[in-house]
Amino acid sequence: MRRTKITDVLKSDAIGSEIVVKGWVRTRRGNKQVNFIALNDGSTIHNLQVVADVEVFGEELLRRVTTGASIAVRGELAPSQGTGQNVELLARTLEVIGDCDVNEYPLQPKKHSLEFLREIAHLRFRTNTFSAIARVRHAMIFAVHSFFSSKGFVNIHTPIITASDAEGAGEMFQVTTLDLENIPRNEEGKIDFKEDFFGKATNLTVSGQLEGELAAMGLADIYTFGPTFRAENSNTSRHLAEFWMIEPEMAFYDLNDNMDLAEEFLKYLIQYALDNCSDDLQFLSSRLEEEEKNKKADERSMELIEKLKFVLNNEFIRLTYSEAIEILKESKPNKKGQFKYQIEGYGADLQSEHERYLVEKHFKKPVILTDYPKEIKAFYMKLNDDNKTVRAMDVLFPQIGEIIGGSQREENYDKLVARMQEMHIPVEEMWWYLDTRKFGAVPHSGFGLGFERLLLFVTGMGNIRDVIPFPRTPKNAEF
RNA sequence: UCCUCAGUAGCUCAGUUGGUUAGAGCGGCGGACUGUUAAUCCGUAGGUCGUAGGUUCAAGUCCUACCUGAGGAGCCA
Repeated sequence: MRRTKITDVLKSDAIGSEIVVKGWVRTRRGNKQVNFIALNDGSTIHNLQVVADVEVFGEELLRRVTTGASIAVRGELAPSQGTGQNVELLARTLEVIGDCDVNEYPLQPKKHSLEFLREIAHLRFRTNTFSAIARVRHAMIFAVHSFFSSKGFVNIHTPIITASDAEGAGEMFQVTTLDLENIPRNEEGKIDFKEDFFGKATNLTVSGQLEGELAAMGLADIYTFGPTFRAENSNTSRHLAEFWMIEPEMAFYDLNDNMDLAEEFLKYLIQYALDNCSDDLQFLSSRLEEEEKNKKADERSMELIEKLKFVLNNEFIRLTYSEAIEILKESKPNKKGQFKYQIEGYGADLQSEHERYLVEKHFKKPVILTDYPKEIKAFYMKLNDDNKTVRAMDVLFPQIGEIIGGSQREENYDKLVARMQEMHIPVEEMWWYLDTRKFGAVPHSGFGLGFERLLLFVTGMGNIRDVIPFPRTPKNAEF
């Protein structure tokens, strides 16, 4: 008999029918007559209550039904006599598939700290919190493709190994097959990358954008969704060395079109989560409330589902960098000297505290900041007519900060080359990128969404290491 | 990388101005209980106090270095 998934069992009204379920034991309790086994198979946050008659199965077998053990149960679906669930499974046969020694098994039927679970990331899929996050993560992956596909965007796999380090998006991981114990040198005594696998120095990608732009200059609307690597020594709850990024790139889009798409995209994803992950979101919401119950009322975050709906139902605030500077300059914390970095006027780089003030205190909703000074942004962003600012946009979310960074791209060949020279980008190496500005150049725009940052927001989790199964951070590549 | 805080039982923590034999809750194990819901009740085992030095008659407690983790900053998505 084929196993039925617990999510289907719990939705089933086939009372009296015989089914087989398989899964992992969460807890077992009971007395001399009857045992109750909470069984979970990962298909839902909810457990199935299996009722086992002690006389039928014997204490010896039931003793092996420990927390963490895997079992198969054939039985009859019945209305529950208890109050915690509608249906339960009256066991006819029970088989222990894999025993689990409770003295060694680290997961106990109790609350564990997220820090502890991170140390046993290979087992944390078996917890409510991480199975819920994994299911939401899957739903969001699916929704990303669904959104773009429905709009006629073409998904492009950009290379993971690249030879260009001109992106300037951060420190890169080197990729090499050279013998590190015996590195070949050229006449000048420098490392001879001609001997390396690709015949030149290569790295893991920090962004698929440049290749994405090439694809957009023929397919018009494309998106990438792939792993991204940054070798920055960042130790924060918002950074990973290996993360997943979504980068759409659209021909004939200006910055306003770009902002419209970004806002529509984020709202689509949030709506998809609400529509398809309600059980898991409900669980994550309660978990968050439990975690924050000792905090003062004004330090607690908004209830998770309420927060998601709030973002859906409100327009994102759009304002320019210069407007933001004016607001910040006149703000109370700035006048009272409460900012660590005082805002004097145009030119200042916005610190986290300033972004947080705008999003969390002043507007109390997502904010899209545009038109930053060119000095603090990347070379490829389109220069405004003022010659001072570029058509950049950062989408700022409460708690997370920058969730999206994007821009309209500079499509004018001469202006782009001038910017590259100013910023010491090797122009010759980038001939292929510049070619798109020589042959039928069009205005175009795009952005990058940090997938794990999106998940932080949707799940309400506080640490990015908890929304990816196996986080890669400085000094940590376990599992 | 910088700043701050933390590391004591399987887990979460308490441990006073340095002073005898380091405690609790949960979890485990044994027992009780005719349907439980993180069951409940009774009993029980379990510790090189992160590591290495140092100060002292005496260090879980004070000092130094290192390791690990968390929060914040920078970098960014």
